[in-house]
Amino acid sequence: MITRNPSLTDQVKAHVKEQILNDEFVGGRIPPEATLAEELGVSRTTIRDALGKLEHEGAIYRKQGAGTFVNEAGLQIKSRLEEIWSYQQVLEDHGYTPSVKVLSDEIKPANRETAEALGLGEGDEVLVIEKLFLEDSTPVVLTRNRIPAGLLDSSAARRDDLPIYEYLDEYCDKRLTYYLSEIVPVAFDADQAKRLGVKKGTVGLSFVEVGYDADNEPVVHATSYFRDDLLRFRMIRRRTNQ
Amino acid sequence: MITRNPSLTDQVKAHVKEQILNDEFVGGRIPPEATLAEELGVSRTTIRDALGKLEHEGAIYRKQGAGTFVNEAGLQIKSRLEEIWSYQQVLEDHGYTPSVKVLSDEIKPANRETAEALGLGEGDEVLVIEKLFLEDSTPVVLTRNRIPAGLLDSSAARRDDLPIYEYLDEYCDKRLTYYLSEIVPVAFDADQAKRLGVKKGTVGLSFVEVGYDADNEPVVHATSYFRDDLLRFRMIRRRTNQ
DNA sequence: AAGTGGTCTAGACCACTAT
DNA sequence: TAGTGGTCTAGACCACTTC
Repeated sequence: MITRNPSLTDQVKAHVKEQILNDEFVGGRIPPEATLAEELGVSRTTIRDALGKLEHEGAIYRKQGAGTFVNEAGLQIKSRLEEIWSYQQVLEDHGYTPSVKVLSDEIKPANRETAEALGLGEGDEVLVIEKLFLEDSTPVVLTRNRIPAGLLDSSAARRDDLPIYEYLDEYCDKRLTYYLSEIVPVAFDADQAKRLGVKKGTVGLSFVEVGYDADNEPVVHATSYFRDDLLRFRMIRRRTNQ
Repeated sequence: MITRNPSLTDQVKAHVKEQILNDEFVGGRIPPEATLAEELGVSRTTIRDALGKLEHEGAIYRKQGAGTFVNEAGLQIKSRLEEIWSYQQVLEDHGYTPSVKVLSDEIKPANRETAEALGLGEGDEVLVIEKLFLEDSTPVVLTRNRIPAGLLDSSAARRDDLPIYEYLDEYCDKRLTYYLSEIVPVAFDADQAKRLGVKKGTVGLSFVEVGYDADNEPVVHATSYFRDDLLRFRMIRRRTNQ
């Protein structure tokens, strides 16, 4: 029954998470770590790692000396900004029926901003993929991803509608591990407004970000625009030690 | 020399962080965990916890089987969105000379939104503090904090210019542990624009958030407005399992 | 094959909360 | 004072990268 991969920690995490969602902890109180360890036949370290992840994602909170509890407020958050990867998934989480439309897909010389972001020379070729994410027929997210052309393998046909991390995995053999993101408020220009189906000058949010692979090399320069009336982002901001 | 509090882990973290900033690791390569453990006379677990924190804040990255390395890109981020607590500190980190101006400070009945956020009845009293943060004489951040009046102690004079988490600590005996935040792009209205010294309709960013204490009780409803031309927020978005 | 980070164990003691 | 989470140790073995 107990196997590795997923790790014991992740199995424990999933197990506890499920019990939380099923409201199985009376009074929102989660059993002591020692009890969980004994019940599940794993060490307390494994329990602590699992609870630590759940705490980090806002599902529980812990209070030294008192116990571990379900975090009702934290559970409400559908998509946390720090861990969003597929806009299709985000839209699904918001109860939408998402679809993707590839607007364009061409190899072009990098502009200065992209070249700098990806550590290329200005004019080096990049693949630019523009996509629109819709719920039913309403556009919600507009994205532009730029990938160094040199990373592409020799596949004949590429599915441009894949989430960008899957695309990088599939056709570049690169695993996207994190983004450095900048959050920028914008008033949509005529072109963006038209694509997103709103009036020119409408206020929205955008991310400007660089994605890195396991070797910490930049592999994608991404810009995304969101319709604020249809998609709101939330996050947990925690205190650090000073 | 070695003492508790700060914890061993935090001491190790600070030690390694300092060496990173002093560029003491040739080729950006950080010694193996076992080596660090022996050198510093602590267990490998302690080393791993410290490196885990540094990895989380983007100072280093690790690659299984290969090693641990300095993350040059991650080190560039001055203020990470997930861990911002004092706007004065943020402005200092950006090289500004910050100051605070308390615009107003009065006890009023809560409006519907605040009452809901703080779990109060509509009309229950809250202390509303409005502040403006400036660099030199240029306004950058406008904030409005609402605290349930019932939490206030009987202090005669309160320093309204304190960071809100210090205020809560000092006058409410509550420790703010985290915020649930919503990121909202806005076009400033006439009043906001005037206070921030920009034209009406200028686009900016705002946070709408609820702060919770150690018992997971809401203690503050905060709204903040930022001048995007003077302050940009960055964050690290990491892949989660799945 | 050697070296590195990743997972897991069993156990000790500390710090804090509740009663 | 009993019970809980927080820190730390010493050690084992696994998964992966590099040579």
